[in-house]
Amino acid sequence: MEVETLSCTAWRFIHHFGEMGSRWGISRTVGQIYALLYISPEPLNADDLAHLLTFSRSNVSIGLKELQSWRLLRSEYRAGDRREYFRAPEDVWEIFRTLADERRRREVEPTLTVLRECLLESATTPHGEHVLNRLQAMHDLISMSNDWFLDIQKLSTDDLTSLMRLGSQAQKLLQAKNRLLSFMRSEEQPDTSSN
Amino acid sequence: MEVETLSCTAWRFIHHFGEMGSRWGISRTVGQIYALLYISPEPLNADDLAHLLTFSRSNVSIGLKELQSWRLLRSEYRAGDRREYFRAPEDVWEIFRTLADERRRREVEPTLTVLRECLLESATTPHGEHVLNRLQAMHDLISMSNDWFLDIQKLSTDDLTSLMRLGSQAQKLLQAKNRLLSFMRSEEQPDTSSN
DNA sequence: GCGAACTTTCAAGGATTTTTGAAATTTGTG
DNA sequence: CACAAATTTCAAAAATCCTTGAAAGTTCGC
Repeated sequence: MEVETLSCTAWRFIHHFGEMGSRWGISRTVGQIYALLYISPEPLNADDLAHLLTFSRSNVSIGLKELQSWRLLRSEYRAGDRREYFRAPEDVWEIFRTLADERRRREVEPTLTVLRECLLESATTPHGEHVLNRLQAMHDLISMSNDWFLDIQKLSTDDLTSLMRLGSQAQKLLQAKNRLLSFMRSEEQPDTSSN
Repeated sequence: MEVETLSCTAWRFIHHFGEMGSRWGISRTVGQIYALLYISPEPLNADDLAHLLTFSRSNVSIGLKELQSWRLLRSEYRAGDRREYFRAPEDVWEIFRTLADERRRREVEPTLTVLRECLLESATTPHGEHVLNRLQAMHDLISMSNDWFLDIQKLSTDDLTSLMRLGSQAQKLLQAKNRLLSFMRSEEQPDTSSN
């Protein structure tokens, strides 16, 4: 049997994620539905969601459809029950990875396309040339971040967390590697550089 | 003398960023104002913006106020002209860093606060315990990302780009470092490990 | 301190987005 | 195939967010 009401803590969390969702291009309803699915110990059907969150059935249906388009739901059926039961993936990292990748596909890729198309134009005035330089700079930043994300996304959760824990220390490691390489090169060819 | 109209390319870019802004919790107007300031070779005043984008003067005023609250504008005055002229910072990376940091302060920090307050409650049921476990997992992810960002943010643009170019390769570098360290330890104390 | 040049505020109107109940559609079962 | 159970669609109502002109507020030079 399902729980009939939400605990105070659960409600606080759900409410906050509804608000956050609305600042991130996801409607309040969708944010709340996902927050509830995220904390629920067992999968819920659309009626459960409508009842617990006091939304209309159709609103829940629209919200679930949207969440599915973000690939954020798992669903299953139960014996002797024709209703579909939904849940969020167990692993929070997986959820965030999916979310980030979907935003990348929906927003970053189209933005890169627009920038690239704009950059095909050639400048006829100094003013126009400045505009193209600015677009190029933005293109380079977004393109690089996009590539970086695609690369990073391949890592397992464990590798990703160890890399994040390293943080800016990685920079020092990189410098150390470069020093080591140039040292090894100078050992091989002691006369190449007069430094 | 100011340019009277926007080129086709400029308009395309501005329009696209207005749309993107509206998907990211920034209104269309604010997105367009910032896009125009970003590509403009010279600073613009509020009247220029209202005229070029065909917004009302008051709408521009509200938009500029919002952009200032995001710390995204530089402003200056000209001799013999009492109007304030605005521009975006030259460096795109600086712009994105500021944007990310402001979102972190406005959205991530409050979310961590809510999660921490929820986690102070103690579970009285198995159901409640599951909820707390889920909140803890989300807290840990967000907290770690937040720390990572604060750490990364200190890097110069050059260091940051070289780190991004390294991407997931950094992971291999990290593993190499660990192997090197454990090798050096085993050299010091050959009998500690039987491996 | 006055007036002109700018800027901001505000309440009203407009536009867009959300939410809903009712109707239509789909799906599984006998 | 016909039904009942569940889901989705849709047009309208509700809520929210944007935009504006007019009025109030600031700031500067005289």
